[in-house]
Amino acid sequence: MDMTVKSAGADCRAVSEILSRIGDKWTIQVVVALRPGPHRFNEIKRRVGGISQQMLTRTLKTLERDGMIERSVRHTTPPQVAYALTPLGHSLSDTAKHLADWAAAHRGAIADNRIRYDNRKP
Amino acid sequence: MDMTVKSAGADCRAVSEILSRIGDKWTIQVVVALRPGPHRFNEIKRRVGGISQQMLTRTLKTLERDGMIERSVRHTTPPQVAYALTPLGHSLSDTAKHLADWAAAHRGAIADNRIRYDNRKP
DNA sequence: CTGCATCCGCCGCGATACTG
DNA sequence: CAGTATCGCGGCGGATGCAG
Repeated sequence: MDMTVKSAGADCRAVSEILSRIGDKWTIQVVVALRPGPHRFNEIKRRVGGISQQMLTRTLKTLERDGMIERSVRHTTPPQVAYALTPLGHSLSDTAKHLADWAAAHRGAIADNRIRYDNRKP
Repeated sequence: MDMTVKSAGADCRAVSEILSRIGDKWTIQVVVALRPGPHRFNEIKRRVGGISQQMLTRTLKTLERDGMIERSVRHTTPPQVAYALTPLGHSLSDTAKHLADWAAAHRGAIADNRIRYDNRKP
């Protein structure tokens, strides 16, 4: 089927809606970090380099709210909290994988284009 | 091959790098708007609802710099400028299509999760 | 260890007015 | 019609301190 015209508007809105959710600085990185399996708070913090505690807390909470990850608490002292991807979260990480593959494949070309453009218009 | 562990870090960086480029408010919407074929400035502005001239100008310029779109000028009065996706731009729009499909497929589930979460923690 | 509250700088984005 | 220049705001995200 040809989606080039008819659904362009709908696609447009859907993509922009999703990008506004997952397009922030950390969401995708946290999801990717959780792909191998469940992790605890500071493990995630280590796997995702450069994120602050607060941003990790916010990101995890938003992901939990959207049903992307599941939070499980062990009431020990000190308490242990583990986070795991839900099926929905895994499907997102698969989609992210497509993005990653595209990025890896074309990153070099983009960099080259940029250099040529800047050299042409100084 | 199994990418779940080994390339998690590399994927992470690649995705975040790309998201910082295309994850803004308008880039993807402009690319999607150009899928059917070349369009002129104000045509794009109409197809992408709610974008200001300045943001459209900026977005187009960045996309051109990255080699995603091509700008062709007809020196008439008034001048006519058309924008078209390059092969690289089309490949991006295909990737965006995956995102759009994922969004359409799971948007309802996410909305439901969110409502349930908010009802549990008032 | 895990998580929340507060303060604050930066910049993405919109509105507006002005050129060719 | 197709841009450019300037201003201002809102919110993301970083640093720090406090709590359970």
